[in-house]
Amino acid sequence: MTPTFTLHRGDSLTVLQSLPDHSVDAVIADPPYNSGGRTGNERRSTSARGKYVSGDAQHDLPDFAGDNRDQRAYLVWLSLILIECLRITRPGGHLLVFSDWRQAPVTADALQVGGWLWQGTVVWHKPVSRPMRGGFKAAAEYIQWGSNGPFDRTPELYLPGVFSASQPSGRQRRHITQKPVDGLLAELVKVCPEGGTVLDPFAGSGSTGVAAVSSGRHFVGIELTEHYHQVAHDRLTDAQRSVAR
Amino acid sequence: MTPTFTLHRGDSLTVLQSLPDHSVDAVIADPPYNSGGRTGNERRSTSARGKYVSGDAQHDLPDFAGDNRDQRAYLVWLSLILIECLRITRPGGHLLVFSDWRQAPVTADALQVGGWLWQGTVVWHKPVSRPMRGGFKAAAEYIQWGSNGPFDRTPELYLPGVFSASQPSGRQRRHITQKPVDGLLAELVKVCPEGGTVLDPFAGSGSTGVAAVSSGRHFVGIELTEHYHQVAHDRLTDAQRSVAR
DNA sequence: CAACTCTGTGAATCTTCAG
DNA sequence: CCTGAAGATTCACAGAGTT
Repeated sequence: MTPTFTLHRGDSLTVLQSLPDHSVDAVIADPPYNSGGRTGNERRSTSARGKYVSGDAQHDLPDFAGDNRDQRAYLVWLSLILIECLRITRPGGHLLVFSDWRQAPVTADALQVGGWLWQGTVVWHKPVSRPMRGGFKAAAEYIQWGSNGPFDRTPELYLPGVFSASQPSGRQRRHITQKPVDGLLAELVKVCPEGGTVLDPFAGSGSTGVAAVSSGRHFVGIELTEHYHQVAHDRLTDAQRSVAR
Repeated sequence: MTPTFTLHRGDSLTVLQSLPDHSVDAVIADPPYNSGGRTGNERRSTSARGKYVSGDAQHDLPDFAGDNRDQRAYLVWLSLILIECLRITRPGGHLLVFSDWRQAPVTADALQVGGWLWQGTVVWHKPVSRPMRGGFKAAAEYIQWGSNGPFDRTPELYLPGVFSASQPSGRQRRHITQKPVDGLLAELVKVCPEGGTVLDPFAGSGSTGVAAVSSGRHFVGIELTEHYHQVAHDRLTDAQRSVAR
C-alpha cells in the first residue's frame, strides 16, 4: 500500500485545532527557533535570512515567517502548539522537537507544559560548522524527546542518542534551515511504526514528510508559506512515486 | 616551572567563600547531578550508588555525598556555588558545568542566575552506553559553557562543540561518575591559558586536576569526602611528578 | 580507481556605523 | 546611551574535479 500524505496550508495552531483526536502516531516538529531571542536586545528583528545566512552566501532561498518572538512568548506559543499535538497523538505516541542550544531549555519546558512526558534529549551533530575563535563552536542542534504517557517498549527498536549528519547543500537545498533526510530524519521517523502516521506542524520544504513517506509511513504536514507549501507538495509527490515504483 | 595544586577538603560552598577574588582563570565543575530529581516522586532518595551503578556492575566504588536535592533546591544551591565561582574568576574567564539531560535546562538557568554569560552547550558523546528499547538511548552528557563577561578571542584556540570519549573502566576507574582525561578534560582545560589556574569545586577523584597539571596549568580543587580527597591527592602528585620529569 | 587538490559554504559572531 | 542594520571575519569539512 502506498503511503498517503496531506499538506495543509495555514497557521499551525489554527490548523492543529481542526485535526481529530488520536489520529497520528508521532509528531516531529521543527519550529522557528527565534534564536538570539534571549533578550530583546540581542534579537535581530526583521527576518530569518539576516540571522541564518552568511553575508556572502551564494544561494538565494526565500525567507520564512514566524521567527520574531521573545523567549517568554516562545514558551507560551510553543506550549499551546504542543498541547494540541498531544490531543492529536494516540496514547503512547512520540514527540520530537528540534531546537538550537539557546532554546533547548525552554523547549524542554514547553514540552512538559504541553502535558508530554519528557524522555530525553537527542543530539544532532553537524560536523560541518563554523569555527569559533577562543572557545567552542556550536556544532549541534538538540531534539527534545517526549511521549504521550508511557511509550511502547515492545518493538525491537534501538536508536542511538547522537546522530551525525550534514545539512543538505547546493541544489539539494530547498529551505534555509533544511534538515538532512539520510542519517537524521530517516532515523527519527522510526519512532512511528510502519503504516502509522507522522505529523509535522512546521513542514517547511517537507523533509520530514519525505522521510516518512519513503519508509512506508503516512504523513500530515502544515505549512504557512505558500512557496514552501508548494515545494513540499512537489517533493512529497516525488517521494510517493519512488516508493510506489 | 612545575604546575602547583591545592586540594581543599570540606563543603564546596564554605571553602569557595574563603578563596580570593579573581584568583583563577577557569572553573570546571561536575556537581552531583541529583538525577531523577525532576520531582520528589521520581527521585530515588537513598544514595548515588543506586542511581548510577547497574545491578550487575562488578566494581565496588564508594558512595558520594550531596546527591539528594530536588530540582528547585538544586537550582538555588548551584546558583549560590556559581555566584561564588564568578567572584573568584578573573574577568573574561570561562566556566564549564557538567550535567545530564535532565539537569541541562536548570544548569543553564543557574549559570545565568550566577551572573555568568551563557555562551553555549558542549556535548560529551559517550559512544558506549546502555541501549534503550523502543526509543533513543541517553548517549550524551552536556557541558554548559559560560564566561565572566566577554571572553578573550585573541588566542588561536579553536575547539569543537562535540567530544566523543568513553568513561574510564576497570582499574582506571576510581569514581562512580569519573570523566575521561584523554579526549575530554584535556581539551576542556584549554580554555585556561597555560600557566593559569583551573578551579574544580567538586574534585572527586581529581581528573580535572590531572588534566590541568599535566598540561602546565595550576589547579585548585575542593572535595568533601575524605576517601576521594586522598585519591585525588595521590593522582595529582603522580601527574605533577610526570610533568616534572 | 585511489589519492590529492581546490573551491565553496555555513540556523555564527563580532565590529562598526548610523539613527 | 541605546538600538538596530550592514559588513567583515573565520576555518573545518564536503564534494567536485583532477592527477
